[in-house]
Formats: sequence, C-alpha cells, structure tokens
Amino acid sequence: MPPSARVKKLPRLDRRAWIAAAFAELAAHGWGGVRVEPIAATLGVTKGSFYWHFTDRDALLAAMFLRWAEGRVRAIRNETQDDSDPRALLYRLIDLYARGPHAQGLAIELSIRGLARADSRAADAVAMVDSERLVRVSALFAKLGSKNTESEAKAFLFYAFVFGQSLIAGRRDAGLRAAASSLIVE
Amino acid sequence: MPPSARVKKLPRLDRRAWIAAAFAELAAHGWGGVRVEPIAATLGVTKGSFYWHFTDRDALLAAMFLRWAEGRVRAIRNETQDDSDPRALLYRLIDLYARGPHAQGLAIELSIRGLARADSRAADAVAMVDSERLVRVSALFAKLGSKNTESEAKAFLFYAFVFGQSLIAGRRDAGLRAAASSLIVE
DNA sequence: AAAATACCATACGCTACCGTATGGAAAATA
DNA sequence: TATTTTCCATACGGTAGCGTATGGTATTTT
Repeated sequence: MPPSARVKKLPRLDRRAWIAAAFAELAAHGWGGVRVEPIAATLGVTKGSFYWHFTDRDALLAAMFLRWAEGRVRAIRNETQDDSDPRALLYRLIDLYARGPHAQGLAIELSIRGLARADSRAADAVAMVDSERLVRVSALFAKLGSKNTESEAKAFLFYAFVFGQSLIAGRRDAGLRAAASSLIVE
Repeated sequence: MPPSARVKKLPRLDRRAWIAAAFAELAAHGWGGVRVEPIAATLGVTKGSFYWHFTDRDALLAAMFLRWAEGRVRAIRNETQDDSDPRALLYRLIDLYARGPHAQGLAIELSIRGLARADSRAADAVAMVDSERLVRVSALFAKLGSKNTESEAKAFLFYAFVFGQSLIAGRRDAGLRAAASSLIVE
C-alpha cells in the first residue's frame, strides 16, 4: 500500500476500493460471498455507494475479471523479467504458487477459473493470462535448451502442475512437491 | 441407467434421486445452483418431498460428499484393476480426465475441491479420494521401475497435471496435452 | 460564497429461497 | 378390508439480497 492520502477521515471510496473488497470476499467465501450489501458493511458504507460506482452486481464482476487479468499479466512479466538463471526462476515460480503467502491469490484464481466455464468474460480473462504465462515460461524452457514444441509442452506441464498441485490435498508433504518439481524442471 | 422399474408413472423418489439431481445442478451451475426448490421442480415434485428425505439443505451437501467419495474410490479401483500394461493404463487415465465425456464429472470434482477449503466434510472426502489415487497410481509407476519415493513423486505429478490441465484454457491444442503427458509417463 | 457536482444514507418494493406445519394420497402391512 | 407407514402437496412465515428512488451532505468549481 503506497503512502498516499488515505487515512484522512472518511476515505470516500472509489471503484478500486469496492473491487478490492470484493476480491477479499471472493478469496474467503467464493462467488457466493461476493454480495453487495455485506461488502458495503465491511467498507463502512451502504449500497448507495455501490450503485453510484457500478450499475449493478454484474458490472462489479466484469470489473473484477478485467482487473485480475491485467494484474496477472503485469505480474508474470515482472516475475520473468530477470531470466539470467532460468532454472532457478522456474523453481521460484513454483514456490510462489505453492507456498502460503500467495494462498489468497490462488483462491481467487481458482474461483475465476471455476467461473470460466459458464461466463465468457471470465473465460476471456483466463485465456489472456494463460497465453501470457505459456509464452513466458516456454521461453524459459527454450533458454534451457528445449526445442520449440518441447518447450511449449514443458510450459504446459509446468502450469498444469502448479495449479493441479494447489488443488490436491492441502498442505501435504512438501517433499513430494519438491520431488515432482524437479521431475519437470530438470 | 439400468433398465429397472423407473417409468411406471410417478417414480416415487428416494434420496438417491435427489442426490443425483443435485449433482447435475452442481455440474451445471456450481454450488450456487444446488437449491432445493428448483431441483424439486426438475424432479417434478415439491419441497415436501425433499424435507421428508433430508433434514435440511446441509444434509444434502453432506450426502453428496459421502456419495462422491465412495463413488470415486470405487472408480479408481476399477480403473486400475487391470494393470497388465501400466504405461497404457496411465495414458488411458489421462485421457479419461481430459476428454469430453467425463466433463461433467470433472466439473463436480472441481466444485468439491473448491469447497474443501471451507468445508471440512468436503475436505475429508477429497483426502480419501486423493489418498486412494496416489496409492494406486504410485503402484503403477513402481511397476514401471520407479523406486518408492520416485513413484510417489511421479504419482503426485501425474494427478497434479491431470487436474491442472483441466483448469487451463479450455479445449486447447490436444497435441500439447499429449506431449506433456509423455513427459510424465515416459 | 454560491452553484454545481460527486458521493452516500435511508427507505422501499420485489424476488428467490429456506424451513415448518399440516393434511392427504398411495403403498405396504396386518 | 382396515390400518399403519411412506411419501408428497399446499400453504405459510421469515430472511437475505438485488435494484430503485430520492434526498442529503461533502467536495469541488465558478
């Protein structure tokens, strides 16, 4: 959080604040938790605020899809910027999605992917992010010596593993994860 | 559907019918779609029936967790019974979860895994299924020559890939999937 | 300071569910 | 056939959340 003007008194919300609060609810209770009135309560305001910034609940969802996609694309670009040691970077990426600190972001991602089957806007957002990720990680594997088609397959395997691993039983044996990771990267 | 007595006239429902209909809704619209009155409508009855078979909506969810776990454990035991050609069996398992026909079962599985973070009963069901799967698939890799710890890591990687792949952008290049599969199995 | 605009509170109607209460029909049992 | 048990319909009360309408208070603009 940048030290901008924020703690004046009554923060006077904008769309960003609503979207952020909505993401918090999404991470905690899924899409069923993204409800206008309860979020308003946690923000210390009423629905009146919401329907000023958004036309309806659906507009909030749409804004969330957009923001998520943009944020993820920016993130993956940052994370893969320093590709001096591709192998270490790959391990670091796995750890980034496997360990605790990123748990909230992971829950959000899984929720959005869950909706992508039914909502085309969510599907578009997911497609954008996936495409960016595959391109970037594929480039890493290429730097490690894989040919074109193989680097793509490895990138696909890489991300399938990263997300699948997050789905499989909780905080299971970290050793298993490490061993499986090395099977991909090495 | 077995050719049992079913089309007599008024099928006179039991819990199984309610659970089956609930799973259909779950696959189509997620947990938010599992609602008593709409399901009653599709079954051609009213809520009166539901509250005779179940104490409340939560009891239905609990029954779904149980039934899912039992069914999955049975399925994986059947699917891994004939282990005469482990390699072919592994490829077949991947195809089973990747291709279209199983799409409904996959949606159900993802929904239950999504709830497992919040609902301990769902978490228990998932843990049962995961454990059974890891044991069985690990045995397959062992038959292919992997040592104990390596076969477990490969089994973990295998299932992480299977589920992760299902999360990643829709009906993408099947070739990618095949190439990634061979990276695991071979 | 006055006027315009941005932001929010309050109050309301509406719908979709959940769960209960009770009576009645159908099926099994005696 | 009489009686019990199984299964369901109908009707009701209650709640939570969506969206609207309208007025009020801050904040900016003139």
